[in-house]
Amino acid sequence: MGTTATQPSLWDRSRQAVVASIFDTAMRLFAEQGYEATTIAQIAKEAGISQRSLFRYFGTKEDIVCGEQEELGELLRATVEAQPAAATAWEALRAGFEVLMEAHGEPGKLLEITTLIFDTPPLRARYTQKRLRWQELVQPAVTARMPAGEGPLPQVRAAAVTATVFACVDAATEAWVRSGGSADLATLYDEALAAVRG
Amino acid sequence: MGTTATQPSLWDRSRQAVVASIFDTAMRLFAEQGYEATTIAQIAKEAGISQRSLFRYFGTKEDIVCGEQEELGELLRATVEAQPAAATAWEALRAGFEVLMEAHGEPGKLLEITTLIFDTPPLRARYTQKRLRWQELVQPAVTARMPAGEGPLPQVRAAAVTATVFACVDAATEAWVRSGGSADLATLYDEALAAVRG
DNA sequence: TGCCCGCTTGGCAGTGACTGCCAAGCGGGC
DNA sequence: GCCCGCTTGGCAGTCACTGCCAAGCGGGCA
Repeated sequence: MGTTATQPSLWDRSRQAVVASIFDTAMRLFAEQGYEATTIAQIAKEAGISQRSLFRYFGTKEDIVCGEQEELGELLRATVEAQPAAATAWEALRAGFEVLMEAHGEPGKLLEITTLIFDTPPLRARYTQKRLRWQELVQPAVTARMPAGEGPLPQVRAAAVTATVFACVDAATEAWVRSGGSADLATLYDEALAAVRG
Repeated sequence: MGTTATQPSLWDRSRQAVVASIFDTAMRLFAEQGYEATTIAQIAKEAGISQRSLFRYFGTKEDIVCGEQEELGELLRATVEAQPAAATAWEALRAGFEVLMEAHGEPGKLLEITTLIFDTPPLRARYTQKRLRWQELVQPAVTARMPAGEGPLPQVRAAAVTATVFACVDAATEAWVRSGGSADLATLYDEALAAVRG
């Protein structure tokens, strides 16, 4: 639970193996038949596990795809808060996203997941919902970096800046997915933010 | 279907009456017991209609709350496109939202709906999903108002501007809801956008 | 007036995601 | 070899949602 990286116990690793096995099976089936057409029963059977246990690893069908966002949120928060005090809110958030982009394993797999999410409305809705959680997580750090406001408005200002950065990340990610992964995400993000703040 | 306002036929109005009756029943029950604890069966029974018919009026439980967004999207698109050519993308979008704010009936009812949406994660996810549809609708009009770009990037720039405006509307709306409706939405929006573009 | 046609409605049975409950297995400590 | 805790699997149930079909209702037309 804490920030200290408790090294993975044997138990953790076997759990991770099961999770990975379910995930791979599911992604294969999603690619073959589409997300909606694939049932939990089928994933469970092909992964050699009971339906009941599958739900113990992934609370929902959507979480099989969007699940790892949970941990990443904590990494984002920590990174943003660790930025030097001189950094503006914009710079701190950008640094956070740079770390996130490097935190993913193979970029190929990330592209596959992201494409699936952006092409499947319910998945995208879930994804957005989780990103909203991220916004709440970084909000304090962003508020602390805002120029001191006058009224009860600094809250709104901080929320607006945070939401804008996420919106630009979203726009950049969408363009990245539509380019089939050939474009550079960081460049797209900078372009997006420039269009907004220019 | 067209833009011409075909005046409501008798049939339309009886349909509207049923819709309103279901909606009112549902909102009352949601307020009394919460959204998740209220079942479709209960809403149908109290509204004096069969479950099957309820689903013919509202495709999903979420749409009972988020349903009217569908038509409003068209209004938004038309308004943005109708802005003078000299208006910037920012101004055109702002004008669109001003019209939307006036399009709602009683502000009290709007506050009730919006509060429910913002307090209920699945509803907010659905709401965001529909707003994404709005973004797609206005995208062409926004692209047309962007300063001519160099590469394949004007798409990203337009998407970023659009997404940012929606993000600011969201931040403003959230603050408005949290204030219990006492704050002024337009003022909050201007404050939010100023924080971003300042 | 009586019939017919189209549309709306309601019931029914089914699917698919998800949950609670309980019994069986399995591993490690003693 | 035994016991204890945790994980697993199966079962039955709930809830949102869908397709199908049969019944009702209203309006047009002879």
